[in-house]
Amino acid sequence: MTLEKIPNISVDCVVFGFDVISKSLNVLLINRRLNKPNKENIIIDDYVLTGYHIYKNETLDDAASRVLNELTGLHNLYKKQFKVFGNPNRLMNKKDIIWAESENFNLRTVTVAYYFLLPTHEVNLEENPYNANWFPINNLPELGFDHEKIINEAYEDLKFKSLHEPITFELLPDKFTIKDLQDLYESILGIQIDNRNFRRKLIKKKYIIALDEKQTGVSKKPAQLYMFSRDVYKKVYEKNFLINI
Amino acid sequence: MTLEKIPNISVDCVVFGFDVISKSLNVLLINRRLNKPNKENIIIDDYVLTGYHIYKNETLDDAASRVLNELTGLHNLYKKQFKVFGNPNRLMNKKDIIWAESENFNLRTVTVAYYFLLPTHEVNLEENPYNANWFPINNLPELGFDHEKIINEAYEDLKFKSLHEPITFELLPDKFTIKDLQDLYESILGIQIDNRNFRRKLIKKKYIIALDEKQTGVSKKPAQLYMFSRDVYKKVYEKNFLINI
DNA sequence: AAAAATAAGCGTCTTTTTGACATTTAATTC
DNA sequence: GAATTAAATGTCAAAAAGACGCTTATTTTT
Repeated sequence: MTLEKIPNISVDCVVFGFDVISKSLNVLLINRRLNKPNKENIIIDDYVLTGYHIYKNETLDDAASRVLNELTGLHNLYKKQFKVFGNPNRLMNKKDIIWAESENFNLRTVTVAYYFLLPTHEVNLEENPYNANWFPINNLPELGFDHEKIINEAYEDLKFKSLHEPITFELLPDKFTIKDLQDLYESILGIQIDNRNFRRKLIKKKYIIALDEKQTGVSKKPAQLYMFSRDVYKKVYEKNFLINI
Repeated sequence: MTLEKIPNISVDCVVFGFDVISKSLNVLLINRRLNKPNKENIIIDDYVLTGYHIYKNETLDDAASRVLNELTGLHNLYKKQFKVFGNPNRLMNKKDIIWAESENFNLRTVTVAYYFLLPTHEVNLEENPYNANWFPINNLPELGFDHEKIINEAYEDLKFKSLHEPITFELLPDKFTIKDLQDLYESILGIQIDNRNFRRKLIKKKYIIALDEKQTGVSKKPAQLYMFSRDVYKKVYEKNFLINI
């Protein structure tokens, strides 16, 4: 495979992680830092998504997966190509221009934005090559390029999708409790949900399957663990056309 | 504005139109034809979406709107940027290679695909510069490039969205009957819907507003006309978080 | 002018789902 | 073994969905 870059097309990856312990929906970001040559003054110190140019013989999906793998070491996560950002002036603020010069890239780069979903604990940040860190979606640091916009649009898409598609399970471990799922919805949507109605509704779903297993290591009544079955989900929904507008 | 093209980035437009009379969901396509030089043999004769390269100082959305306007003469239609197609081999079949040579464009072009929604009768095909024509989504002609794939993905997106977002109204005239709306859902989803339950459900919606007007020119009992209010819809749904998975 | 034809539109009954709440149960910790 | 607390189950009323039958208003035909 040729490793020649296409100069004006990139991918950017919004990595969403849900932390079951702190009940926080997070985004994985890396630090962008630039010192003035020969001086100690830091002229850029903010955070950005990971991204990279695509190679000449590479699909967009492969480019996104490659970037994600370099960041997290992981493969086969839920991946959604949700929007392209290509305004001529999307990288025209001062810091971005300086950065583009130092990194030698095209200011009119069109970036294909993806988001990935996973439980935060699946990423080992200890030996992370990019010094990546999780930030709560509601408390993001200063962001470079147009990445705040990209993250916000990804979040809006995630919010909406969480109401209609079974993507929440991608943010949870394989075995989860109904409470975990409720916490997750509350985090994503920023609302409070009645636990009794939520349980009743979700437990009834055929694709949410009770395991022969309970939580361990908790200091209260341990909760029942469940799994999500994508196969059952597909069977249930292939004939479901409930118009819900 | 500079009219210099970016050689490897384009937009393609899937134009969906609903024909209330024939109850058919259609796609607007143009003919792609190439004759062998100095001979009468037609070597390419198929159909494609309209699309074009983006200009250096143009946003992607503007490029899509420009292409659509050139095709239909229309502005301000519902527009959705739904996916990017950028596989290295997406234009690698024989006809596409021949075409790319004759038109002098880059085979590794990444195209940002949009779909537009409108009632078919809003487009005047009589004096159309591209000789565009409507084709039923379920009976498409032979398509060039990867446009069959693009159309199918647009259709899948439209299908899903029609269940959860009020986009169907974009495909109908401002004044429509409940039956029109039902016909449209049946066409999009390929299902039969009970008219009594459908009516009851839809008429109850606050954002579907009965007008002081009935159909004219019909040879049976004329139906009540309704309009859709986007403003009312927003008010109803800004606090609605019904999890529907 | 009356009858036939037909699409629009209303009604009923049952089942399922939702929304708002109260209480019981099973585990750990003191 | 009592206290604590999160998990889990239960109740009741209102709303929505699903499966049907029937009436009504208009045009067309006779």
